[in-house]
Amino acid sequence: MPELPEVESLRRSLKPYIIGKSIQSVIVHKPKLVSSSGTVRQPLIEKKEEFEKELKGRTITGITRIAKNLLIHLDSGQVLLVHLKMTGQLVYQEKGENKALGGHPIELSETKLPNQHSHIIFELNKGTLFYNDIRMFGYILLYPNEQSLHKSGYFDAIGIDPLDDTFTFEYLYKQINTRKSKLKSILLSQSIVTGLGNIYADEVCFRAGILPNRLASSLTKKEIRKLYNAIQDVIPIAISMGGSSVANYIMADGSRGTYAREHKVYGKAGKPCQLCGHILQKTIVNTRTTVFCQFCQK
DNA sequence: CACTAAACCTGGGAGC
DNA sequence: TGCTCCCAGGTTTAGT
Repeated sequence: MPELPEVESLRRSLKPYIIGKSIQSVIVHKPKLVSSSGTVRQPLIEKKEEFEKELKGRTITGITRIAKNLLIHLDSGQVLLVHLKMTGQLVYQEKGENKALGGHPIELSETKLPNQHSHIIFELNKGTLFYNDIRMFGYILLYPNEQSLHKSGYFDAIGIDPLDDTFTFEYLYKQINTRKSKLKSILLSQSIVTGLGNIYADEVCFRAGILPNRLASSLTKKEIRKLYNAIQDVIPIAISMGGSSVANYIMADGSRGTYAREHKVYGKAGKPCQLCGHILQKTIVNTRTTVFCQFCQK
């Protein structure tokens, strides 16, 4: 689910709640979410019991982000790698609190944590951190140290983060200019630009005035410049608004981001374009639903 | 190498 | 009310 602005907003919102806290105990209800399921991912801790035991007594010293992954650093040097995939949530709650998860009008009894989707629970010296995940695509992997994480190959195919200084126009120009796949494919590919997903790929294309299904190599330098500027504009603004809460995404305190109200095309097929009034079109690019304005985007 | 489809899962909404 | 079908913010893997 969450893209760069959502993961970054979650990171920032978690920070004051969990840094400096010690982990009293960990309960893993779904062992699958902390174990290996692929060839690239090779968490060093496979068993649920080991995962729980290894974390007990550790203190959380920091939380960082690489692409759409969160890294929770521990005083032992160990690193927890969290990927939320489509529906993962990290929510902090203190005793007596009652989070309105996702802001949906749901029964009071259902807002209590843990709920049936709280698959991993970290009991801290003050408060509790819940990992909730409806679809269970996400995971939390424990590595003995940062070096082993980077050596594992997990981040080998990772591109440049839009927030990084090294994300320059020249970089984007070269990446797009030399490829012949569709523009949206390139924006979605984490090995080129990290952090964009289906929402922001469409939003960025609209703001740049470029059709998402254009062949990348057909873009002019001027168009790539527009695209670069759109990425540089949209991402920080989305973060400042806490990201886009479309369905399940919430921050550490259970609150929703408000950037969805700024969306120009995502989720708006069939509605009039805010710029020209023509009806926004829907198509499939890269197996993903894609919304665009056939008049404002060339 | 480039692209597509399927797979991992559950749940909400639309339509009948 | 209930059933079926479609769709969903991500990413990997298998197949063409």
